[in-house]
Amino acid sequence: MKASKKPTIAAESDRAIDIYTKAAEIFHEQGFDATSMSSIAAAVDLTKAGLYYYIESKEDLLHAIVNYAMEGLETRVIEPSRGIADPTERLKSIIERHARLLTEGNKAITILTDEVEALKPKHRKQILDRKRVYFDFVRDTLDELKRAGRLRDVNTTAATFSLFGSLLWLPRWYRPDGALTIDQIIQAITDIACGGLLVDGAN
Amino acid sequence: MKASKKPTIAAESDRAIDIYTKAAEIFHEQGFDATSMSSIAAAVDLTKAGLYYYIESKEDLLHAIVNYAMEGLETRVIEPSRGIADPTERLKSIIERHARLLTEGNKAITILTDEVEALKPKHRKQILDRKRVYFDFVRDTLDELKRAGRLRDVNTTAATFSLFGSLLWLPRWYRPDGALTIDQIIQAITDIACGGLLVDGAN
DNA sequence: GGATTTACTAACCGGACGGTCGGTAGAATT
DNA sequence: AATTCTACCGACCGTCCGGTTAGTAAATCC
Repeated sequence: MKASKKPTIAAESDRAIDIYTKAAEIFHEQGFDATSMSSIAAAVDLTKAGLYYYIESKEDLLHAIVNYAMEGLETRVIEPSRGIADPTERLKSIIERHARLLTEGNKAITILTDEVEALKPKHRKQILDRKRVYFDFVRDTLDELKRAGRLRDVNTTAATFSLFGSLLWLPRWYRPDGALTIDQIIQAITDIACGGLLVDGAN
Repeated sequence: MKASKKPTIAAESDRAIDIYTKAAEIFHEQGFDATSMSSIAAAVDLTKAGLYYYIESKEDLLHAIVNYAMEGLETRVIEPSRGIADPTERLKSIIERHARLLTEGNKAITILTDEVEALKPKHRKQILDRKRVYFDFVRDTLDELKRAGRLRDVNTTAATFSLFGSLLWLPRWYRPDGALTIDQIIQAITDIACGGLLVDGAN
């Protein structure tokens, strides 16, 4: 006896998760629009009709993937960092956790940044709202540092976007078999961000 | 008597440039794959057949746009910055010029980062090679700072990618009518980058 | 052991897509 | 005045796409 009859987004069958994972990979490689449903079906050893047994539509599949990715962001980056009292440590935790999530191989997270415009307006708004919560969380951390006199004289909105840029660019250039380890990269991004944001001797 | 019979990429007719500009806007809004040739044709008051009088294929159109964008990057960011002797000033020039190019309204430059994978392998390689020259130019500047003892102990490859991330993320969030002016943003990105990269008192 | 449900497939559909073709009005050339 | 060239258009083509339908073998339930 497994989960309920009406599967919420978290309680899907193994096969469905398999499909999401594979679809995320292909969307990541080829882009959402350039990917055909038949090719996804073939990648999970189904016919297109068989694939449609599990999903409602192509957009529905994308939505499921993006929701899954958003949940990963929330449980693996936001929630563990929220409890950290010291804002500098909190910031470092966000950077490290987000960087690891972006590079560990699950492609769903990259679709979260690259293919959201392909969602229908209602779904897109849902995701954008949740992203906004994350953005505010990071900016609030910078604001907290500012109030404590530990931040350089820099606009926190621009600084937050700048940091996101550094992080979200990561999956586009990081190669697991490359010269740089993920720990080295996290070190570099953290050093640059903290060095550029914090007043000297505050960290 | 205008240019030659075989128009090089720089010597196109006014109408062709009009088409490239409009197409770049639509590609930017909807993505390359999601954009139909008929919709581009309609946007420039042509039928699809009329549009094909000017271009060879959809990919050819993308290639022309991306080439045009690459030329802008070279003439407006790389070349003016190359002559600057002091590496810190050179770095600041790169950041400011690139940021302005990315936000001044010409959408071709954003297609240069978002739609290169839609090019055919040969064309894609051409563009990637030219991007590589830019990357090396920036990293060489950081290496020069390092040799002069003016750079913190940070990996210059990771630092260059991190900077590119901050810059290339800009067009995704910058709003010309928003609260932050482009000068404020350039200030912030420059401050963070320099503060995070340079040893104190070196700039 | 019959009925129902699960997990599919082969075949198909309407439509949109990139691209082409034959033609043509009008300007420029000879 | 006849010819050629430029800048298009209407109609069309084959292909592929997202999605559907009718059916079915095997497992599950009663």
